[in-house]
Amino acid sequence: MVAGNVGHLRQSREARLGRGFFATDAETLARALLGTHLIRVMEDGSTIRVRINETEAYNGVEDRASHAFGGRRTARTEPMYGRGGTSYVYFTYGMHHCFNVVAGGVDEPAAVLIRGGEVIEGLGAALANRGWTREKHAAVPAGLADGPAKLCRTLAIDRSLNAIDLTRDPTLRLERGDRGWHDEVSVISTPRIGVDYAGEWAARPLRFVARRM
DNA sequence: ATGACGATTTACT
DNA sequence: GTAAATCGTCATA
Repeated sequence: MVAGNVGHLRQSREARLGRGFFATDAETLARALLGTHLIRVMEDGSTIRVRINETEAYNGVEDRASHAFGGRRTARTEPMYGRGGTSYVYFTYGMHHCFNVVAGGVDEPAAVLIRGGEVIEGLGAALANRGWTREKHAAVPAGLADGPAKLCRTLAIDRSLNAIDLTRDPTLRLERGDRGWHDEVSVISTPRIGVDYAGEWAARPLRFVARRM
């Protein structure tokens, strides 16, 4: 097989999500990210794969729950103004990190908060990141990554991974999920969690959860 | 310089 | 059900 064909095959089989996937509005991206895989490659080479099953959409300027509400542009929110596919990791409550995927294009602040997922590969490394052991927890522990901060801890995501290009970075990437997975779940939408301060926007159904049927 | 608060989690009454 | 933990960020001065 010649090199040119290898490249073509690789491209057709490429699982990693490219720029175009993220070039849309936050709500569309939030739905599209359900079932995709978030893959973390640790410094020691161990790999953890999580299937995303809960997301929230944050629109930019108009969305009162968004960090970019009113066009607020600070050192913290800067990644939201970047290209779609950029990461936005922020620190909150003095102890937790949350991971977002930036949607849309440059200077269009919008992002999707990854609120939860299921570890489907690298359970040992995932448990280690949480300080859990197989002895003290079930073999396939629920509750490992069912929350935005828990997911970050499970994948060892902190601000060193802020503002990276998720379409290129070697340590954190997104891949399309398995065909068929969507046939096994139903997606519900609810108001977003923890944004009661956001007035009219607090009630909008911008949280998406995929549950097995 | 200061104060209020948070896109959360965990433990406890 | 309620509360504590814990500190970076942002608005105000």
